[in-house]
Amino acid sequence: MGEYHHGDLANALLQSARVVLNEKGIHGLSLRACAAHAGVSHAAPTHHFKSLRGLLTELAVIAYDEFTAALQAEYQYVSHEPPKIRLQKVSQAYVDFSIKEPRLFELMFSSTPLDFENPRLKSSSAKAYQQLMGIVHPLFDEKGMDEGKREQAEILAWSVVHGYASLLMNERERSAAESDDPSKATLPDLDLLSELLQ
Amino acid sequence: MGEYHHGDLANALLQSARVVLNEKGIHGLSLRACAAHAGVSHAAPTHHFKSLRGLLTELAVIAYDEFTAALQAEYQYVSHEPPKIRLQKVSQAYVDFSIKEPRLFELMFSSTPLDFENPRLKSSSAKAYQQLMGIVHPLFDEKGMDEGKREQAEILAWSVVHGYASLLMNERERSAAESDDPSKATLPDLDLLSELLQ
DNA sequence: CAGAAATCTTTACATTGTCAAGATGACTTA
DNA sequence: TAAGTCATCTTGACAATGTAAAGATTTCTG
Repeated sequence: MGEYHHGDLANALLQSARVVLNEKGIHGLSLRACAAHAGVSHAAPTHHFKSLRGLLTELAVIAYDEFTAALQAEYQYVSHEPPKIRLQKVSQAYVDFSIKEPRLFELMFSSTPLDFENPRLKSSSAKAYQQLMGIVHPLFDEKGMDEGKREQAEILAWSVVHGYASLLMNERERSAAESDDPSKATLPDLDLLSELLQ
Repeated sequence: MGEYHHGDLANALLQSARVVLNEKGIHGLSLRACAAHAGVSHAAPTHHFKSLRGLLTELAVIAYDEFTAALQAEYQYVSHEPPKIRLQKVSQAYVDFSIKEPRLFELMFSSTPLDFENPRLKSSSAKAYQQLMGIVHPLFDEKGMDEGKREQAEILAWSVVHGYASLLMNERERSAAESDDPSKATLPDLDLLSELLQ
């Protein structure tokens, strides 16, 4: 049956991997399942990604890139809005991504064994991080905060959003498509936090 | 060699599981490794937990209980302090737990395949959640906030803490015990967030 | 005390990651 | 262009693992 030289098997396998990922979840994703879905022999993936971890790592690169792109799109879309609205809307885009692509979100942030030495993964995840910081950074202009505290505040800001998205995902996994409270899909107004702290 | 009737093999296996978990991580934890560590045959665990998922689920119950206990201890320790200090310190205990027991923390919040129908897991995780809400709830007394927004605010409050702990764990996994910035072990002052929002 | 139940072992099998060797197609170079 | 080299994919094999079934051993029960 040897259909040798597929053409671009690496990408085809990544596409298949994404399908399998969405169907069976991270723990149901196997090299052999990807190979079968792509219509190649079970050992074919090894030659393009060296291991299952290698495949997951490349998938994570895609995840980070799409994540970054989604937030960038929203950021530019709301560029004319006042700073706080901007933060709220980009934060919502963050949550939206975790809902629209829950498996990719897991892949990025859940403790999956990835090859963090992979230069592509390093680059893509670093870009995502830089972008997040770049988005909140302007919010602290004209507040006379020293650099150390400013960075801490920026991290805290994204901690809220990331924590909310993560906890929301946890809840969804537990209820397993039972009563899926759609009201939680919208991130609460972040101003509520300032009320908490007087 | 038949050492039949160990006495309390279920608990012994859970202890072994915990050791293996800390040594090899979640993805290195296998039924057979636990059995070997406990000195029983490789199929013994199946009779006490039905599957690997069953074992992980029981481990998660332990994790939630210890997590709840740790926060409860801190909460009582700082019961005389003003509300904001209380929140900050219990939040720090939250982060501390994620640092002291990273594998258990993963087990609870990372997307591990657990049996969420298990009544013990339901109970233990629900208790943890109730406790968290019970801790922040008093902070909103005398603020005349309607119940809906109040609950949203409470969720946001723990989102910060959980998000910070999660992102910190991610960072640690990536750097893999390289330069482990200990300054990040302390949760920044939450007041920084109110500065962010004017 | 005998039968039943619980506990653990042994055996067996399917799935999976991964390696090695071979087959096939494409590219290079003289 | 033709031979040789290399990349690509297949086939076959093996070890590790989860899990089920059947047997051995101990404890419990009536």
